[in-house]
Amino acid sequence: MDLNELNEEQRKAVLTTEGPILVLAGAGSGKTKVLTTKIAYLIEECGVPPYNILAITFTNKAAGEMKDRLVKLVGDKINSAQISTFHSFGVRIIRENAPLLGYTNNFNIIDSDDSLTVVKKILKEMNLDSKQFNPTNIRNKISSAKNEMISPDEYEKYANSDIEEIVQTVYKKYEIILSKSNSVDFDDLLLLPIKLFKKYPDVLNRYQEKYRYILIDEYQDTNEAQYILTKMISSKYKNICCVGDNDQSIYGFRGANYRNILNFEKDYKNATVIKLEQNYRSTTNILDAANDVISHNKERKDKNLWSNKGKGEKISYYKAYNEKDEAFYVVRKIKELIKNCDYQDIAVIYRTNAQSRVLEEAFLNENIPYHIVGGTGFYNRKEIKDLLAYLRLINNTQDDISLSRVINVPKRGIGTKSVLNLEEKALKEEKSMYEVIDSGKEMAFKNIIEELINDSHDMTLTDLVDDVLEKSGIKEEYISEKSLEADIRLENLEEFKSITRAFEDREGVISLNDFLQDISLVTDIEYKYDPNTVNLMTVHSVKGLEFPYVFVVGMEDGLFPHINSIYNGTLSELEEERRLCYVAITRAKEKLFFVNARMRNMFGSSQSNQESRFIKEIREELIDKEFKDEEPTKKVFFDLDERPHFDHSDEIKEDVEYNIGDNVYHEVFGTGKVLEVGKSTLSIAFKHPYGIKKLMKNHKSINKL
DNA sequence: GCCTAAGTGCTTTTT
DNA sequence: GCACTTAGGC
Repeated sequence: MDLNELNEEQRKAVLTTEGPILVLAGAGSGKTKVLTTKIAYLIEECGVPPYNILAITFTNKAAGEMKDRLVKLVGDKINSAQISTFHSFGVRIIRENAPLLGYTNNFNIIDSDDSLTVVKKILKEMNLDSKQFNPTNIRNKISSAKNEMISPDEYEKYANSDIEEIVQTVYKKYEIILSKSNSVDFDDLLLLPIKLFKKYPDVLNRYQEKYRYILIDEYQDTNEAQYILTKMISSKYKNICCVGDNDQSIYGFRGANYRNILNFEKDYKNATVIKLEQNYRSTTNILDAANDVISHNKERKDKNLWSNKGKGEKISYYKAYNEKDEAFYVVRKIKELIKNCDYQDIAVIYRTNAQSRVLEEAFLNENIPYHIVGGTGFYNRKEIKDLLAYLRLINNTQDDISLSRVINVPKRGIGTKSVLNLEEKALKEEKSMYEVIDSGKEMAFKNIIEELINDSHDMTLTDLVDDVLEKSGIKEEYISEKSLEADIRLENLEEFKSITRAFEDREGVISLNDFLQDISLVTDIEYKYDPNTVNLMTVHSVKGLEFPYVFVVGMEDGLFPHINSIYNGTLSELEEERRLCYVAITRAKEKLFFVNARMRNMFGSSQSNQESRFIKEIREELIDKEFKDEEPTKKVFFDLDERPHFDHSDEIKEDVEYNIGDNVYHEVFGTGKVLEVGKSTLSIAFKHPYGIKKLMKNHKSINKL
């Protein structure tokens, strides 16, 4: 194996195969390369069987990429190694030991939305006003408790206020509802394996023997449960390699504890610590800016990240008039950049998902192909969640949560009262809601499910989806609605079948159970976009990625850093925002753009923000201001707001009449349907990306079909 | 039980 | 500016 491409420290990290090792890897220092090379080295040079390797990444995407790279290095045998997220790994362990944990194999995994539904339901039962007791807040508290491995009973010790006592009660009920439904939530995926290992040392021993070599990526983002789980499995052979960067810890809000990385040497005796400080990604101007910002954090280990890529260009900084101007600045710059690069070389990143909308509109109107990474997408749509609930119920009739969701979808005259009755009956008889159905309209529903269960035994997954859509009446409901909204829903359901089909092509015959458990951990589908698109995403989603050109928009106090971290936050929250900024800056290889707006529409009203304090933390000579400091007068501002930023006079088609329902074709974004006709805009629904997009009317790139 | 209209409160970030 | 909740009429 050729290790000559690695620098001395990287090589040391690869060659140190035995014992605990911590790799402190600064941004862009080649940690992914180290991890993949190390795994390949273990297999090829040390003769470690792939099934003895456990590699944990932070996202499914990162796991996929690591596998792809390793297939190229060592071939298909890598498939017997366990390379996945903590959560997928947890699913695997639970599946292999479900009965020991009191679950059947077809347990259901509920997402955070479903958790919230359960919490809301409990609050309602307890006659508590959801305004006074915020359900999201309570769910988060339960989640944190679980992540810190505090059981409902133990929670009593922590319950000092009225609200916390309520949280405890809700937590108790929540756990009962879940286990009764044979369901687990995301937190359980980590908790249950720990419980299992504590209770059954022989089972733990089996996994310790199996996973003799453990590698954890993004160690700074592990929470208490992940930390314990790692420690348990590695405690026998102690061949554990953790890679991370405490300056890039950005999931504190989710219980991540970056001290795990700082305490590594205490936790693992005789640990080898390796620092990767050479950055191979960015120019020094970009790196200096990143260092300037992060050096303002008090709670950190100092490190010296350097690069030999030369100074490069300064950071461009544009202060826009408002958020539209901000978006059009980005568009303008992209049009210049694109003369010498591809769209995929460019990323636009922001603090909150809500900021993507204005950018989307600008991109659509200016024909810039884009792709929004992450965010709420396909699986969050009502029609998809309904379909999934049907499939879950077919797979596991104990699933009260799914049953409650779809027993009246489409409308069957089963209202909240009837559902409540079912719940009470089920509780009294200690059965599932499904089991206690024995008459009335509910029985008709049960018969449909019975039929579907029967069908499911000798049907492919894709055919079963069709079957569900038919027999449930969902399909008919949407067809008869004849609205464009319903058409989009139907198309999305069709799209779902292409997912199941792809699944079947890849995995062969697959059980409903396998499919559901796999899909629960996927947050969004990989659409087959033209790969040559600009990437739009949050700072959280961009972690681990790099682009030659990076725009960071919304660089304003109150947005980035986020308002909550400034006012009701603690120092540590502001420091996390700063780390976020550090992550954002260090994504750029060649050129970085900061953009912000003097005025911004938030919640419908205009608001003016100060420039982000993070910009002020960067020495001036690194920044190139592309604006004049003085405030524009109100009059100028108003005109600018209305002013078209690009001259489209040669692109406007005369005399084209658009009507609602027209099919249209857009040169860059494909086919869509007109939903709404405004004075100067059309609302068009595109299949990809699903949903409604506003475009300029009579635009050259829109063609009636 | 269902539908509509008006009202409200909200947004951080995600496996 | 939107998504979700609630009240009131059918």
